[in-house]
Amino acid sequence: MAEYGCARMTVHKAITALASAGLVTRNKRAGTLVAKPPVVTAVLEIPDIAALIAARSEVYEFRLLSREIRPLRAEDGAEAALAPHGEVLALTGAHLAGGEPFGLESRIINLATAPEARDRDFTVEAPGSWLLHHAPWTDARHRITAVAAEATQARRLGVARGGACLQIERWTWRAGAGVTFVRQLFPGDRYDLVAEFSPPGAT
Amino acid sequence: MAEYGCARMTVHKAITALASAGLVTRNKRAGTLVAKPPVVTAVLEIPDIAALIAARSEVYEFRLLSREIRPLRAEDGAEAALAPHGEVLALTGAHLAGGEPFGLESRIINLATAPEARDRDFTVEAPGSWLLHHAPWTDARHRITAVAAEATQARRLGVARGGACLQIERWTWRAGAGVTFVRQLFPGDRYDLVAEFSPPGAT
DNA sequence: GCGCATATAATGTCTAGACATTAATCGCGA
DNA sequence: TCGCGATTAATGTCTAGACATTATATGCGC
Repeated sequence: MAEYGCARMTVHKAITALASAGLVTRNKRAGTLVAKPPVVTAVLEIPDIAALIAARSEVYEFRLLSREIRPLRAEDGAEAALAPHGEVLALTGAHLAGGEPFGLESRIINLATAPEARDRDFTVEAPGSWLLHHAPWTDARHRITAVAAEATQARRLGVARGGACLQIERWTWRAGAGVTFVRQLFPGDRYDLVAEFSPPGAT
Repeated sequence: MAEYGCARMTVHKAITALASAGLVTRNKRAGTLVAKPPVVTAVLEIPDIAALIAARSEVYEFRLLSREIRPLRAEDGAEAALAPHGEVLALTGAHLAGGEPFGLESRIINLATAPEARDRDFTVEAPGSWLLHHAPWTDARHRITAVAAEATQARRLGVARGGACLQIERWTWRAGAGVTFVRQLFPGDRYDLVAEFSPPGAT
């Protein structure tokens, strides 16, 4: 306040912005210190696939490959983080751009959290878009890895078996209850993720 | 203010938080509206590789593969975003975890922005860690893709040729001037990125 | 009807003061 | 020296008012 001749509120807002960017850490009584390890963070935008393809001025299409209502199995592994038990809607489908395969997805929807999904027809509408508008989430976790396409996947995507694909796994929760788990697979040459980072105050 | 009986500043702060989370858009005169496409964003942490490996309680090691000072070539393509011209330090190296290859990196350091890098010995110290502490950046851009390992890369990483790898490209700038461009390659089964998202106010 | 100056309604930002919260520190007694 | 309560120094949050900024809306003259 003395150095810049401004009010405490103004200094507070500025420092709060620095803290939210991870540049400083604030501790009561101890004061505000420059953060030790400047962890590199970036804001990642995971786009809606339909919107992404529309932006490339190509025709988007979703094709449902399988649909099943079943209890959540313990051996579902990663999917089990969704809910301890209960019925789920398991879907697999393909995203097409201009008639060509663009990506595959395998999804589990928790029917306890999103019961309306049970009677929904996902043969042409992508479940991701529907969920986005009808079962909003409050928390999400993403895992991004590179995997080799398995035989079936490779055939459906029109790539060589073992071809490098970007795999995005996403778990979403609403108020602590699992909503959906999705595993998406994109051929490496057809999709990439871009993340930007600029600290606050940068113009 | 009328609805919650509080001051304008308080409402402003709350709405600012919503806006920064992308839930609403603010327009002067037009007012604040619920954001149309709830773009899925997540905060991605790009860890320091040495710290990441240390966290797995394995021994980290960096091995320099090549070092060259040369003018930035126009045909550098993606790298050219760094600076229009001028000398760069081009490095390639390998990250090892417990003696085993963990990842490869190919890096360009802009000597106009980070001149101290010229005389620095990177044979054992990873340039990424050094830059993090000596040439801080203010803006960064990341691109995440899945690629197939080329013959040389596959040999150095100890994976099959054509094996799926996660490729991270990062451009960093300080006050508009390019600092470094790095392309990192990790075998898909040895590395993944995790991104979390919780909107403000979630406890 | 069109173009332009003006009004207006929203956001953006700051001030000065008040009170709340919390964790480190100090001081005192055992 | 140890333990514990009181103090204090920092952050956290809110208020009520002021002025700045800017895109839209309005009204007027041609």
